[in-house]
Formats: sequence, structure tokens, C-alpha cells
Amino acid sequence: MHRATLREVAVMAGVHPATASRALNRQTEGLVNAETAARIKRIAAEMGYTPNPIARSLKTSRSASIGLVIPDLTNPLFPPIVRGVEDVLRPIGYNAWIVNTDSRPDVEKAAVESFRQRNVEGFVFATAHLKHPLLDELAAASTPMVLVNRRSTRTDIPSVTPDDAAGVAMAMQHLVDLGHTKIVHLAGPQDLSTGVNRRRAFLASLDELGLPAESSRVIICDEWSEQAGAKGMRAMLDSGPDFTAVLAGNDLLALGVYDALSERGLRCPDDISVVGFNDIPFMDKVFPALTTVRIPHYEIGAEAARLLLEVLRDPNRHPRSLLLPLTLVVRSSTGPVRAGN
Amino acid sequence: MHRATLREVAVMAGVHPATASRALNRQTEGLVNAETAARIKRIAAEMGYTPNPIARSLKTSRSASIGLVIPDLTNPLFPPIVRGVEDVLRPIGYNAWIVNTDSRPDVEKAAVESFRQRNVEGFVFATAHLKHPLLDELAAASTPMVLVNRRSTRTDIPSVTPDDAAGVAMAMQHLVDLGHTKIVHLAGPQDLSTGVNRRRAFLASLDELGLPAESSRVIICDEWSEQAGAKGMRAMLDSGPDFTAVLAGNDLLALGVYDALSERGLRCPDDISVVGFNDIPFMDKVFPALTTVRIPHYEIGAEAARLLLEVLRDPNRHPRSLLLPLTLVVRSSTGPVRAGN
DNA sequence: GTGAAAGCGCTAACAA
DNA sequence: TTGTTAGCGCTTTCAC
Repeated sequence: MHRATLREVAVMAGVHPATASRALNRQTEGLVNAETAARIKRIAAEMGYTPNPIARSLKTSRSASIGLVIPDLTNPLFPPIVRGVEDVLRPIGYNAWIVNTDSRPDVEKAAVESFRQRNVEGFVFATAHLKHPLLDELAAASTPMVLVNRRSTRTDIPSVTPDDAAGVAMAMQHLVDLGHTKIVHLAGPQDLSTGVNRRRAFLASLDELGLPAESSRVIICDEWSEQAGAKGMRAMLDSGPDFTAVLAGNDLLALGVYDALSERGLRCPDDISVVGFNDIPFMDKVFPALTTVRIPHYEIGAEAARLLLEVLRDPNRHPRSLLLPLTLVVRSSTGPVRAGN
Repeated sequence: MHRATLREVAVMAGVHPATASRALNRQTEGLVNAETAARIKRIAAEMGYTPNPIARSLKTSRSASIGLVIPDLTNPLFPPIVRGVEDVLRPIGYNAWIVNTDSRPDVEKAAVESFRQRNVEGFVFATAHLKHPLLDELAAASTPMVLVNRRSTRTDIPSVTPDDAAGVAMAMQHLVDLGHTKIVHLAGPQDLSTGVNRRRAFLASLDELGLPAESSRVIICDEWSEQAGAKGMRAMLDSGPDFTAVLAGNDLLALGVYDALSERGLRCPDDISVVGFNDIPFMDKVFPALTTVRIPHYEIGAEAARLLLEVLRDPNRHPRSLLLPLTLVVRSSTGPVRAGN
């Protein structure tokens, strides 16, 4: 099946290809006689003409595309972010090229390189580390980009992140309201803004709530995973201070906490209360029910796309970062039916 | 930052760009004097030359890319499939362009069109309907493609799918072994191969197990969602036959079944047993524990990519479809700890 | 308001 | 074995 080219449209319309090009582009449409332009458009439509994006991209070095760099799509945190990005971009004719990096810097570097060769106009990164040489490079080259969920120490890179500190404060207040005074924290990796911010907010909260802010009340997990959460919880049970409640750095760590408590014959929430973070999809189904801090995943993606589009439109605009508000989702397993087994 | 072009490499090496092109491509490398080729490669490496994929694609109409068409990435069934596809393609320098269609034919059509314009070399579709005009068109045009998870009535399109019939038989045998004789089925949409195959296998299983294969034992849900599952289950409770066990067409429907049973004050598995299908990620966390049929999601993606690569290498090869074996995952909530609430 | 000409960076047929 | 030529389909400067 042959696909019409601009040249063919031009021939049919009896004009030069350059004129056809002008008529068919919003920007340059005004340069063409209105009637001629209308004729060209009609003929183009009849012939089912659509511009070849490859040829256009080769000529213009643009692509109407952005690169979306995700650590791992099988982490349910990310698909809603992807959807948010896509839903904002699609109506304006942009699309997102998605890549999984598996949190590997080499894969990320190769992906970014590949995207740049394909003339992506900007990036959304969900992979930011606090120290992140690749991001520094891109920032130095003024590459349009927005970070989501996590930030870098380079705070001049625009970002859209959850208000971790406020979320932690809400969770801590909740635990205190339940009567807890002996609370511990399983922190995430400390090379990530989320891991650091939540840990700091935990210690600050202890202090503000009049509880001793002992650093022994924090154990750092080396990744955001159920396994790491279980390992951290075991360490806390073995050699940490007494506690009746755990603030997990995210929901996956909280699942690991459940596993470790279960191994030791401890019950939730009878013996130990657990609070998570993120409210990833399907967290409302787990047992024991998990109270957690909900992050607006979809909106994070959507806002990131909007922010990136702003940067693309006005590259000199002062960088802005968004902090999105969170909500505490209180859940309990003591409903009338499911509790029975 | 300037990026070296082939022309610049050629100038540095003192050869014509065509020679440089030959030297730097595996296929044509042999046409060039070995020493010259080595020199060109060395200089290219020194200059950090990498071929511009856009220019190459414009010239060759190839792209080293395939289109991966997904209904909805937030359905946890799909991310592992995506990973499987990517992991097979990446080592050979191919990549997958992912798009979400939201199950909308117009979005799918536009995405496929866009991919074709970008010279994708083939497609993996996770969106197949039994009747699917777009797939028929592509098949008629001999477009290389592979269907995953679902098939079309055009059985000459290669596919990689779970062995639904075998999975249903395993699940049914399990229920019968537990002593159930009054079993019902919540079927998925009947315009999808998965919905139809599982429903048929359910009826066939009833028959083979010596149970009456009454069609009243099936209710069809109009989408694969928790909401649709709850609605279907309510209808079954209100006007269906007596039953003690439910085979849900997939895990999301099973979650809806839980909701509906809970509303009516029925307990799982005390009053009603439920079996799901797919074993999507995080299903091991739900309560009451869900016994389900596990589909090898990642392998489905990986095999689909391999099959597509075969088709690309030999377009005339007879189409093959793969049926992947499933396993029954038996779970129970009666562990020593979590049962206590 | 329109056309002519050039070229984005690459590869493939043909010629030498 | 290498160079010449042409062109993939488009946009954009310049000239008319």
C-alpha cells in the first residue's frame, strides 16, 4: 500500500512542494493564498496524505516526542504516572517514548543517548538519584526535562514530587492519635530524595510530637522492595529499640514488614501497627489492611508533562518544581465479613 | 554539543562517505579492505560516531524497532509482558515502542498508523479481539506481527497465549477435589479469545467431571474489571442456580466476586470458594487468599518477541502459534498469623 | 504569494 | 575495492 508524499500532493494541486508544505503547516499556512491553501488541504485529505515524521524530523531536528525514563514498569507506582504523561501529551500530538532502565545507569545512559539521536524534545525522568551525573550533564546542556517522584540535589531541575514531609507528618500524627509513642521507621535508600526526605521527616516528627528522636529508631533499607523491608524489620526486631508501630518508607517495604512480623508470630495491628507510603494500586486488597499515605500518581505524571511542555515553549522560563499534596488513607481489616477468616 | 556525522568520519579517514558507511555496517563490512575498515572504525570510535537512526530510517525504511500495543499498562497483567519483550529485543539492538490504547479502536488505529510511519518492522498486539478489522488489514498486508495473551479468529496470525483450556481444567479439578459439585463461572467479554475459551472450557469441564453443563451456570461480564465482577456475582446470587464455588474468568473479576460476597455477608472460603485466573502481581497479597491459575506473563512477552524476530528474518515461514502451560497456585488464608486479623 | 535550490545524514545501485 | 551519484520526504532560505 502506497502512502502519499508531499510531492504527490503538490503535483495534484498544481503547486510546488514548498507551497504544499507551507499550506499544510499551521505555522506557515498564512503565507499561502487562502484559496490555494484550501485546495491543497482538500487534495491532501483526499489522498490520505500524512506527513512523514522521519523525513520531517531529519530536516527539523524535532520529533513531537519526549523520552519517559522509568526504573521498572512492573512496580505499580509507575504505570499511572505513564498514563498521566500520555494523556496530557496525546491531545497536542506529542507522544512519549517509554524505557525501563532496571535502575541501571548504563541502560539509562544508552536509552537517553538513543532518545537524543531520535530528536526527542525533552525528558521525564522517574529515575533521579540525589547524585546523578547523567542528569547533571543534561542540565548543563540545557536539555528540557522534568523529574517525577524523586528529585536530584540539583534543585534547579524542574520536578513534580509528592510532599513527602507533609505525608510523613500525617502518618505520624495518625499513629500518635492511636496512642503509639514507640514508633520506628524503615527508611528507603539514602541516595534517593524520597528515602532521605521521609527519614528526615520521621525524625523531625518525633521531635515535634515530643518523642525522642533517636537515630536507633531508623533502619535504612538498601532498596524499595518487599525483601529489603523484611530484612530491615528483622534487624529492627533483633537489635532495635522497643516499638509498637512502624512507619515504612513505602508500601513495598510495608509488605516486607508484614512478612517479618508474620515470621515472628506478631500480629497486625494487635501487636504492631504498620503505616505505608504511596498507596500503590492493589494496596487496598492486602491483608492485614494497610493504612498508607496516598500519592496522586496520575496527577504527578500529568503535571510533569504540563511542566515539560512549558519548558519546551519557553526554555528560558525560570525553573519551577511542584510539590503535590498527599492524603492519609486509613484502612482496617475489621470489616464484618472479611475479618472472619 | 556536536555529534559526528558519517561524512566527518569519512573526511578524517580520507575515504568517501560510502566507504565509511560500508566499513561501519556488519553486512557490508566485507566489501571494504580490511585495513581501511579497521582505520575507519578506529576513527569513528575516537570521534564518538554513532549512526543517526533517523537518517538511516529515512533511507532504508527500517528502524530496528517494533510497536507494542497494550490496552492498559495499569493492568498489572501487562508490565511483565512488556519486560519480556524488551529483554529479548534489547540485546540485538531492537527496541519496543509502547502505546496504551485504553481498548479504544480509534486510539489503536492512530497508534498503528503512527508506528508504521516511523517504519516499525513489526508489531506485538496485546489488544486482539476475536473480530478485529485492523488486524485483518495488517494481516492482509503481510505486516509482521504477533498476538499476545489473546488471539483473533484469524488463526493464521502468530500468537503466544496461555493454555486457557488446560488452566480451566486444572482449576475445576481442584474445586471438585475440594468436594464442590455446584460450581458457577463468571466469564469475561465474549469478543475476546480468553473470555470465550475459558467459558467453553468451563462448560466442557463440567461435562467431563460428570456435572450438569447448564448454561445458567455462566454469567458473562462485559469487561475484565473488579466492578464487572461484582455486578456479575450479584446477578448470579440473585437469579442464578445454587452454588458453592465460583470460577472467575480472571483475577480482577475474582476481586469483584469478593466484593459482592462481602456485601451479602458471605464468607470465603467458608461459604463460597473462589478461583481466579492469571495470578497477576500482588495477587499473593489479597485477602481472602485467592487460589488462581498462574500465567507466565514474562515468558509470554519474551516468546512473542522471539516469534516476531523469526517472522522478520523469514517472512515466508509458516506462521506458528505458541500455547504456554499454566500452573495452579493454591493459596489459603489459614496461616498461623495473618488469620488472626 | 510562489518557486527554486539546497540539504538534514545516510545507503544502495552503478561505474570505475 | 572504492568513488560517484542519486535520493529517502521534508522544510526553509532566498529570490522572484
